[in-house]
Amino acid sequence: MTRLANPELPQRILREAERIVTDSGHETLNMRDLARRAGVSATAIYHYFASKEALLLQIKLAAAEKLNLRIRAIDPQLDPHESLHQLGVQYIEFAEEHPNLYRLLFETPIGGTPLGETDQPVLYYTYFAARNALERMVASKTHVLDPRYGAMMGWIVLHGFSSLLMSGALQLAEGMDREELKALFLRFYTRGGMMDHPGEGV
Amino acid sequence: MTRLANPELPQRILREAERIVTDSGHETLNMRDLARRAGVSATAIYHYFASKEALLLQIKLAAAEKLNLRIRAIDPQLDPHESLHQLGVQYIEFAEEHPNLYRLLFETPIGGTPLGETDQPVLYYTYFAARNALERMVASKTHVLDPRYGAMMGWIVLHGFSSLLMSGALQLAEGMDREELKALFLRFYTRGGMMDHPGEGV
DNA sequence: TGTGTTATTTTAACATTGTTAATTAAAGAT
DNA sequence: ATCTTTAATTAACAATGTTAAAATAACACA
Repeated sequence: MTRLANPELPQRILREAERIVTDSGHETLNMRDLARRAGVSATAIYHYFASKEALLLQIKLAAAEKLNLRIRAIDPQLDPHESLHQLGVQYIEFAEEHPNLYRLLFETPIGGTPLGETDQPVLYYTYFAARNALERMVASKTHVLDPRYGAMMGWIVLHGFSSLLMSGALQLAEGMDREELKALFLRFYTRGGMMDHPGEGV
Repeated sequence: MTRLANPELPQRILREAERIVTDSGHETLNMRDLARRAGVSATAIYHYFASKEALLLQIKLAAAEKLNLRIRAIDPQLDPHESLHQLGVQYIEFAEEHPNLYRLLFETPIGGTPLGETDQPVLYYTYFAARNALERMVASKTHVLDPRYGAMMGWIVLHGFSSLLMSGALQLAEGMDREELKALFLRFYTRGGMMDHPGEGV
């Protein structure tokens, strides 16, 4: 009943683990169940992954790539302002579609703070994309603030919204449905204002 | 070697549990260790708390009260704009001082989404306080947007910053130290602008 | 004061889970 | 065909949340 040496075993394990985490959250992942799904004994996993945490780190990195892919797919022809808008749309849609991956990415200490020193950039792609768009705006004189500042605030705002939306807090506080909230937020995000915009009632 | 019936046992358990969670995060809390600290056997805890999750929910509620207390302590004589500023300062300071409590509050599904239907308001105090300040501003014609909208965005921004700051992401992305980041953010927060504020370079 | 009742706490025990050790089976080289 | 290395398995351990059964303490009241 023993099985042949299988060069894609690690990939199959990783794929199944991703499915579990995506569907029901990293806290539900357990080695025995994962092993069963991969058609292998629990301890076999340790031949390819040092620990459960190491496995989760891989999933985290893959999740980051998944988000980055969406952001990279934004039409580079778009003018910077529109790029920024799309960035927000894609970011939020990712969080909405994969809340469990999003939580793993930005709301768990897995893999360090928030990733080992080795591979920081994957997690900051959104930030760098925003910064790039803002730099283009500065170049064309349609923006005058430090792009690093703007990009940081953009990310803060996107993350804050995604995180609170997922937690259900915003719905409960406002009694609005998800789509209303999203529309409201996106208006705020693209316009970059929280309080002092006289004459633009909502 | 048995001990006397102790009417404050549940409080002592809760207090110790709070200490553990505050110091090292909810994921490190375990019943046997907690019991040892409370000077009692592990199963005794179940006489007062239905489960570990129920215990964590209590801690979550207490943490919410702790944050709310800070916000309630803001001088009510302050003009609304200054109130809003103080709100931000207090919120962020709470998150900085008690990152583990903050995570428990807003980044875990413990106790529902994010709390059982019974006791929502405790978690939204910040939101309501912001809304109140904005309502006062509307009344005095210094603000024209829907206060619900502004309050929501204010909370989003505060949470986004707190959460990313705690995760270390902002430092890594910007290479700034914590205090610089805080100052930068607070300027953004009080002014309510992300991108389009010509003439206010940073 | 003694005794039955209830509330509190303890000790045993179980199931689940991450992980290590020891062992077996398979693949590949010579 | 045998030796070596790689891959996988079974057994087992330790930690943890929790339940069940037993013991003990507090208390009411005859």
